[in-house]
Amino acid sequence: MTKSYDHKKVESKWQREWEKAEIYKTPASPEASQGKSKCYVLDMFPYPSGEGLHVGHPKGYIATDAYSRFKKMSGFNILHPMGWDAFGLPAEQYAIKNKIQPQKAVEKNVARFKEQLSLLGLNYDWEREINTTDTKYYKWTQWIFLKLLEKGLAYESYEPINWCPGCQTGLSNEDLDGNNCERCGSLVEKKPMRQWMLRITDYADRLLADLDTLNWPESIKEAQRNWIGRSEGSLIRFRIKSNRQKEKRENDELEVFTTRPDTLFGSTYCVMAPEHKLLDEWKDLIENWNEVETYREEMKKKTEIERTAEGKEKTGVKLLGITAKNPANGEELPVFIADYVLAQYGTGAIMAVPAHDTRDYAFAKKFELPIKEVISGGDISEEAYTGDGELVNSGNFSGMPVAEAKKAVTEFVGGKLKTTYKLREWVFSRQRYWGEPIPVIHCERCGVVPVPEKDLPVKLPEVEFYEPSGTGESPLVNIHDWVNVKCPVCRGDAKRETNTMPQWAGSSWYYLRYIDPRNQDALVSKEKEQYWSPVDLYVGGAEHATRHLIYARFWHKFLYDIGAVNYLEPFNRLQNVGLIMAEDGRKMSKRWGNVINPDDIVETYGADTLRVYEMFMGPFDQSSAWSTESIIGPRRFLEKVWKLAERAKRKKEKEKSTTENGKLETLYHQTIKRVSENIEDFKFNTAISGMMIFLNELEKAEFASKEMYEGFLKLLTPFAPHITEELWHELGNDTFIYNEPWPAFDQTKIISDVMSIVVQVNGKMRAMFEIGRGAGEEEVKSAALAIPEVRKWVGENEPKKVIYVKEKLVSVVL
RNA sequence: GCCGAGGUGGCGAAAUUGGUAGACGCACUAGCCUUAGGAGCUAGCGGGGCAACCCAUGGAGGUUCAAGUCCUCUCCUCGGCACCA
Repeated sequence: MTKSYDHKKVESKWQREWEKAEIYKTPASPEASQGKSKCYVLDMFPYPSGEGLHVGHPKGYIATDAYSRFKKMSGFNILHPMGWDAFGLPAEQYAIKNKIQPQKAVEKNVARFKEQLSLLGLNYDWEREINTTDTKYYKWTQWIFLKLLEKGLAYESYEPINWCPGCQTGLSNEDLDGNNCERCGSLVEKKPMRQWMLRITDYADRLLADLDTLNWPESIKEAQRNWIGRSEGSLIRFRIKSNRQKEKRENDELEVFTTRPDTLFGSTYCVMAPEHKLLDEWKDLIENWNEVETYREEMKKKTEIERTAEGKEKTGVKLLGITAKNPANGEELPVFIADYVLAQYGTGAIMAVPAHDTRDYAFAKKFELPIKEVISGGDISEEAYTGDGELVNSGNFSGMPVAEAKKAVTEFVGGKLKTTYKLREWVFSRQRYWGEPIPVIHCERCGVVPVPEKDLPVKLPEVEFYEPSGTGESPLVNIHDWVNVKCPVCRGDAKRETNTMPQWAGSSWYYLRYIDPRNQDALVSKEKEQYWSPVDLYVGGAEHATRHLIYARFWHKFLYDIGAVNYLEPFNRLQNVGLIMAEDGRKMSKRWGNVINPDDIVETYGADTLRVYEMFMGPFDQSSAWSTESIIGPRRFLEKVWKLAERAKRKKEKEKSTTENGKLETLYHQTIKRVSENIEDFKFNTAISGMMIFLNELEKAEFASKEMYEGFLKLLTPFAPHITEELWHELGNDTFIYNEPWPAFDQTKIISDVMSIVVQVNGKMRAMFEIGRGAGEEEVKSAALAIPEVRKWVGENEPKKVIYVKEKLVSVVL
């Protein structure tokens, strides 16, 4: 083998061979699994954009490829599929811009993506490819919706929702970035309109609690906890007293939510959100109704952003003519409306405790309301004290610690303990063309009628114009022969629902479809689900923390509840992939002209080099900047691998018996251990550096046992499958290296027979020496003290103390 | 404001979890080789110092024979949530 490393030849050759031999085919069914354990490795499937891949995209795919190759060789049955998340606005906008049908655009982009991915030699089983826009796929997305509807978890609502004027559609809370549309950046408006909603909040407690069972990055779990926003508090009722109509309105009450019932004695006023429903009922009781109305109108006009900016000067209006009676001490408190209280959270009303809440404090200062200390420990003349302490000025409760008082005070006033969440219901309809039709029919007589299961899928009609209607309705309203149907119940005239599902629908269950991709009789067959579920390893971007990853968990739990799946959580382990930035440190984007195309890198350096480089760049979950300059390192590494194959082939026998050989063998076994553990832990950068160290030693050693070299090729093959396959065959093997067992390390050989002992004098490293492994403590200590370097520091003095750390170090204290 | 992840050479980063700080790689310097460029090979490469040595993991203290790692305080960067009672 005198030829030099020609990556193009090697890579295209083996990609052809692998395809021919179908080595990446998933074992067909559980019966074929031969009792082996399974490992389901999943990438977050991409949205096939028109721009193609840049070098950042494949990073996660390379990692799952390497990981699944490692698991396969370690004896697992692997499921490692790929597909396309192709519904949604970007595809639609691309289609509008390029004047082609969305379905055509998707086909074209998918073909391009696949072509680019295939250059990398990934071990996907393409027979299981799925596409969310495929009618055979979205039939089941619609089926899940019908189940949600059946169980009362999908419902119509007319509440004001977030409307993006740019995208011309309603959005869910999760689709917002602050008060802007996450996609286009437009400031969203509140718009009352008919919407389909999903009751995700019914699952809030389970979504929160089960996070603890997951092997996910702490940051993602924490982001979900924040998003769900659980807080425990109490509901407390304040009796309303009015100057007018005393007799008639005795039962008026204001219920507030508070997490600090212990501070009830310090409440000096109450505040209601301007949108609070009771206000209209109290119209007759409120003496300054005009003023109140004016304030409410003003608030309606303001955007969310203006209203919720923190640190904003507090505004509000006192309701004249009514008071609220503090149930703890009978004090009559003024009631305000103010926009710092949010209608959607809690009960939309609060008891204000200015002494112990910073917002109430600011409001009380401005409106010159009394500030009454009821928790000791702060200085309320300066600022609100929100910390822990003991109750004061609280009747019989004075002296009680805060934690205990929460429950006691609540009970005392007949309140209820209550848990609230920040999570809001999922706004599930979009007024756009390119999404799954919501499978519902509106009948004048029967109301909302679900499309019968047997009529699924409700196919998206082909249309000429799919631009948004501009009226807030989906463009589908104009497709009369699609919209007008007979009611499945009464056979009368009826209309189809024209809203479509959000982009997130298809991706909320796709991991199940890969298990049983062509099943037309069920979402997924029981036995297959039993074998392959749940996903063992899921890899993707952290940007999905509070969108896709919450929705998918919600749907999965629902599917569990209706008996469709066997596991409580869909993704056992999650790994975040860190972004690859451009060389200029910005995000890679056409806009900045800093995009690196993987095709070019593969052409110049080869797929294996690209793969090794991306895994070597740094910690996997960390973002780092691309550097074409640095890619030469991995390329040199592979060339060295290539070069040394020749030697391994030539020298069939071990040139034996030197201690050098023993050292190399020790390193070899250490390397197997290290690489195996590092791949399992997703520490690919150190796995590769470990292989580089071994290769450097192998080169220096001037001999190489074929066995050791072949073992090394196996360690490398998850990262560089083409070159290792070539060399594996070059050495006379005729199997695929992918089907070979992963090398095992020998624990006894990991430990070399000499120990390297470090000697410290007064905490500073002064010398190092080697001594046989058998040496005992005293032997090592005296050997250490005999070293001239050490004696120089110790001198004539008798050491105060000599510490021996087994097999590691001697520390001499003077 | 609350929560989370971080801060180590010119650069990307390692550090067996308290035990040689900077492995591995890039860049750089010198030499060899080459008609030359490139590639390759050899050596060097945190700072100071001729050297012996000294200093150095954002900063300040502390615990310890020994601290990048543990504790207290503090500064900065990135990410999530945020008038959520």
